Amino acid sequence: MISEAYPVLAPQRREQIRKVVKQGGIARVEDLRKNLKVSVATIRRDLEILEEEGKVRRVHGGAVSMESRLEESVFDDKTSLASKEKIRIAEEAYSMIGTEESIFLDGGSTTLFLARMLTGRNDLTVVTNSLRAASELAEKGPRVILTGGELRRLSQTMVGPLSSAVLNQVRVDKAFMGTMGFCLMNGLTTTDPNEAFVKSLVAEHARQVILLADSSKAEKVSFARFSEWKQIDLLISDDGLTEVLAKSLRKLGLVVRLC
Amino acid sequence: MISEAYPVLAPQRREQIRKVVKQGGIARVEDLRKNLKVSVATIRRDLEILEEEGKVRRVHGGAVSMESRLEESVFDDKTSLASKEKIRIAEEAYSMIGTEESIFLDGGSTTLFLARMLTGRNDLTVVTNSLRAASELAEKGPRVILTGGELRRLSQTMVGPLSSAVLNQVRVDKAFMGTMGFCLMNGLTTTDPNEAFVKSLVAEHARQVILLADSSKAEKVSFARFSEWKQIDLLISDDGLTEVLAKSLRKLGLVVRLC
DNA sequence: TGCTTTTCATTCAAAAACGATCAAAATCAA
DNA sequence: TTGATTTTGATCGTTTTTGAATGAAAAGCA
Repeated sequence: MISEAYPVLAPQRREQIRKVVKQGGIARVEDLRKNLKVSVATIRRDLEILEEEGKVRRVHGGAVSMESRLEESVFDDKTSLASKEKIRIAEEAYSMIGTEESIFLDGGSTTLFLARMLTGRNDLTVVTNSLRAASELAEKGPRVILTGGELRRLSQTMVGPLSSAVLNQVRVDKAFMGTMGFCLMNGLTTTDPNEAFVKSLVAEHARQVILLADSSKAEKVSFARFSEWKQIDLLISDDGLTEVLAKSLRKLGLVVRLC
Repeated sequence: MISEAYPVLAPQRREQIRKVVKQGGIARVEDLRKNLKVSVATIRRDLEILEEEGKVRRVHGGAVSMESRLEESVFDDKTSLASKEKIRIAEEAYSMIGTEESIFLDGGSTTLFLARMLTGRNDLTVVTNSLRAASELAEKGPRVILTGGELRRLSQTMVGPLSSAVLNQVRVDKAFMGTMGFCLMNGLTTTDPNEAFVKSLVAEHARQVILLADSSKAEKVSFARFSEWKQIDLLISDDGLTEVLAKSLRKLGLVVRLC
């Protein structure tokens, strides 16, 4: 083995520094010095270079990362409340995807988990209006087609009339949709009308529409309605969903899967 | 091992060096000397040759592989190589943006720096086909409109015919374009035809087309041509650009700014 | 506010790495 | 074999990188 304390090449070291800073969002000069076993002067010089390259911004005592942290906000989601259910729902959804299919991925955290599971599949074509889903698949995985449109910051999705231009030109086998709320009376609703517009359009261009919604969304009604129940073919939810509601939905012709 | 007694032929040795560098992404001259049992002078000469062949890039103390994993290294090299010039160019470009303007941001590292500078501007509308530029502006900043289209992983941009759907519905005041290469004879060229398609379309939908290209791009010719000089209104480059070329471009009617 | 501690930028000298050059060694062609 | 050509290793002056030292600036604290 050559694992002895090897001197490290400067570019290599700077790459390490960059990663450490990006990881924690911030890093102290003193900590970097200890980890990399070089003098503070060298660390400072490296940070100076990394700052010129736009990768970090120096602050008194260390440096903060300037690199986009979209991916990490995903990690934040992972620790959120209903994440276990969401992951199970995403796994169930994944099992329904056949080979060489084209699918649509909606915005929302559940579909984001699904997106992450697709990184190994390069037989698929994924259409999405979610910037986060696209980022998950940015490195490798399926063919990715983005809908385009105006960026809605709150959900990190592309919405509005402009999105229809691309959507009108594609058809997908399965559309995996999220929702802010669903109930028997009012159907599916979300907060933003522009977002609803896209969802509604997607439902029209999919052979099969699959709703991914954990039970916390049940009986919730939001502002903009984007779909009636008859447009939905399948609902995947968790066993927190009441039997009454599940039975009613099945009566409407839906397939309901609880996991 | 028996190989140590045998002197190794030079091309064979260089192939070994290439592999070692590729393997670790980076290698030190001293390590290579020990492993191959030749003098540092020889290693240096070999690295020089490998650099000319484009296989490695030399750095103080060793060399880094240029043929390593697709995405990351390519983009990192791009962002670090001539970053000072690129930041200056981006700053110059920023100074040209008026209030409440709509602009297009192309893919590429220089425009990425420009995107970063726009995070404080919420009076603007930014149209872009670059996923990275959009990510920079994902949290706050201007109104962002993404073109949509198929994701090209190497450049992290949305390209191809689908992009035209959105682009045809918008007009921008200024389009900030990057390029892989530019020269007097062949105009502006880039590697991917689908990417060229988008660039070309953008140029048609902009009141003013501004090319951001550091001097390392000069006299380079890539595969797919996307624009002739008469479509470009302004070139922002660095003072590495030869006076001869600048003069010739000015004769063509371009405004050339070197910084 | 004034004082202490930490962090920073600058300077300097030592060490490492570099490029250029040249002579020795190896290879090749006859 | 001999002579020409290429490759290699050693040397030397130059450049780059590094770590330590110093005073200035910033942050913490009473």
